[in-house]
Amino acid sequence: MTDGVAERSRPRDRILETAQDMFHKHGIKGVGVDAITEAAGTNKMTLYRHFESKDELIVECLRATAAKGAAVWDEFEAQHPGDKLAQLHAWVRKVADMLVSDSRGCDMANAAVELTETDHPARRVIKELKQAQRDRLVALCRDAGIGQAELLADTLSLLFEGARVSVQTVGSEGPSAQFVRMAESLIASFRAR
Amino acid sequence: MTDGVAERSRPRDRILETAQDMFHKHGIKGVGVDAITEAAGTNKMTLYRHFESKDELIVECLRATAAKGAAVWDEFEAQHPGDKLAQLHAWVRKVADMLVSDSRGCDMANAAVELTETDHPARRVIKELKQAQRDRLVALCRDAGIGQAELLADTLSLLFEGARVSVQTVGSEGPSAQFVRMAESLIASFRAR
DNA sequence: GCTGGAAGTTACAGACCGGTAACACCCTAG
DNA sequence: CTAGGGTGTTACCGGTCTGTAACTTCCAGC
Repeated sequence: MTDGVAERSRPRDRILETAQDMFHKHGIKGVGVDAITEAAGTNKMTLYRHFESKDELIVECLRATAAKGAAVWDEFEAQHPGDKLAQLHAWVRKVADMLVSDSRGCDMANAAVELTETDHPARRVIKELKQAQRDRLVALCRDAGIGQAELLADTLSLLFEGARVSVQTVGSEGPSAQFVRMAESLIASFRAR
Repeated sequence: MTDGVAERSRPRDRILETAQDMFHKHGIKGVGVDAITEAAGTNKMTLYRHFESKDELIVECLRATAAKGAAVWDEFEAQHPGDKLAQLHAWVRKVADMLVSDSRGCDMANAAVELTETDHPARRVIKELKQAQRDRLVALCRDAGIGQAELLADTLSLLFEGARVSVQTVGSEGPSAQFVRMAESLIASFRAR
């Protein structure tokens, strides 16, 4: 039971937490609802009383994961109140940490890879959440006083996304090891314009 | 039978071709061997006479796909013999084309996302092929006379990888739409150093 | 103590999965 | 013409998947 997350809380919360963890580690199609409920210390019927299908559980997991990600942005604001440039650098450092501490990439991107049906309910949620993520980065760049904020944000987004994928294919010693250097010199060159 | 690739050739070749196509479109775990053989106009027994398991078929598909990718590099050399810088620009254009014409990303990266077991036979193949891809880009940058060839190649690699993922999450109108601009200005700035 | 709702249990349906056995066929090389 | 290898066909194995039915147990609020 390597995936046990069975502290005593309400079954729905345990299921959601456990499912996030297991989907992240083993992939969505690599985990069955039985395995989730067992690791969550409950059973299948209880899962289906709280979620109408596995697909809905997937969507709920993605929303929960995105909410955790959004909370990190609030930490940046708390750590560097008003200093948007410092927050941008904090973001770079945070990403670099993730690249070495987690080899399984972004849950939303991974879900997009696994759920190939164009009308899957998770697809629109993924798109929404990724656009919100991008918008937040654009706003941060703009508020940091950078001219071409959209272009910088898009470039950083692609580097970020690429690094998380690269970790999965060649490990954290590959191209992603240079992420900080790339991002910092990019930010510097945009600021110089 | 949307995936029919049933021109008359030897069963093994049809299976390999069909499997590549279906894995690409629907994901590895989203396609069963029955569906592959049916689309290839043959049957399961024949598949298992040529491939000892689905895992081996997956590995063989990845190798075949990588071989097709390598052939593209040879086209660059043929189109711009000796002119490595022109070949680098051709690579950028080729990537941009893929970003709009194909919304399913890189087969190797996708496979790495789907096959989470660390000892899966495909994992080492993916790593090998991705490293070879990166080495080729490094060599191209170096031969184009660029100083920090490794850093440029790694940066372009991450942008490329990120763009292919981004297409899957938010579509080709997202950050990946700026890929050419990003890559070209990167190359220009590295050349200026 | 009683009651009502949430949670657990067992069993099952129906589909699909990867993989195999046994046998019939066809087509080409000799 | 014949022998044999590659191929096709059918049926099957054991396992897993999502999802449901029917029933029991537990526990908090009154």
